[in-house]
Amino acid sequence: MGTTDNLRFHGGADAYLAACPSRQILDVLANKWTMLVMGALAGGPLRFGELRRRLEGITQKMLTQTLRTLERDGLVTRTVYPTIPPKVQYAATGLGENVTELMRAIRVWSEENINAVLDARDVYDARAAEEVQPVTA
Amino acid sequence: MGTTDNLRFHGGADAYLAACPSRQILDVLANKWTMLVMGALAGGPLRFGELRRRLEGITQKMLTQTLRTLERDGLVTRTVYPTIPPKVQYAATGLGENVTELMRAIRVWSEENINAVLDARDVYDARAAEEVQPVTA
DNA sequence: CCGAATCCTTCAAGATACTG
DNA sequence: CAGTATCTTGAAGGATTCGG
Repeated sequence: MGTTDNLRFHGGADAYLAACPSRQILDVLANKWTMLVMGALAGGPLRFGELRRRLEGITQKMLTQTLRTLERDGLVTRTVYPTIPPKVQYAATGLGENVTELMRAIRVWSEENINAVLDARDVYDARAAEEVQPVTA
Repeated sequence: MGTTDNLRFHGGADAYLAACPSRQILDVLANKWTMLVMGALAGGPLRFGELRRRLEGITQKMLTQTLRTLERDGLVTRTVYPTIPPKVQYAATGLGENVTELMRAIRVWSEENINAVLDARDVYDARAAEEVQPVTA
């Protein structure tokens, strides 16, 4: 501690500061695909193809890119079995499991409150349409 | 209930399905600026300029766009005081306050675990540099 | 002056095809 | 099966201009 190694924050990280590294991981975590990938891995290790099938709509490119980022940041491990055909397994690390729980809460909230959100949109859109052609004003 | 109004899910929402509307809000919530905006509003209503100063690095355009989306989805209210100069206040709704707590947990995790993530990156990057020019292999 | 709309540039997401 | 490469599209970011 107190050495001159890389920029590290010891208790003073603040994601509201643009230069604080914590904003970088926040940007990694606050991402649709990250949330879904980590949520899928919460049930245990999965192969690339299994992940791709579970995350409906994701492309190979985005899945590869997301997994690489998560691996680099220490949230996921990547294990290659040099068989033919190749088998690559992804698993959450201890660090990853912690934050996965927090992300699961947001996903569940989305699923439980989607109707309230859709209702709010209807109200907003109806109000916006009104303003274009006022009924009485 | 049980009517033929718009597509609504009654207990069966699943963000892993591309067509499920819950993925749409997940995409709104799983966003760096959304997390920071909602977190800032957790302390009470704020004006546009106050938000802009707190969220270091955000542009007026992105802040406006983020706030519009959150307003439309019922997470934030927008109140205009037609004074000169204009005063526009934003506040979290009840719906928004619920999910703000969940997002705060992720922001705090980012701030508390940033060093572990930075360390993981160093290891990953060093390993990647090795593979380009193997020392012994 | 504050909030927002309108360009324009840059970069990442998405889609497709190909390789080990 | 897992991953890379290429191309197209769209959103993020930045600067400027507009309106109350």
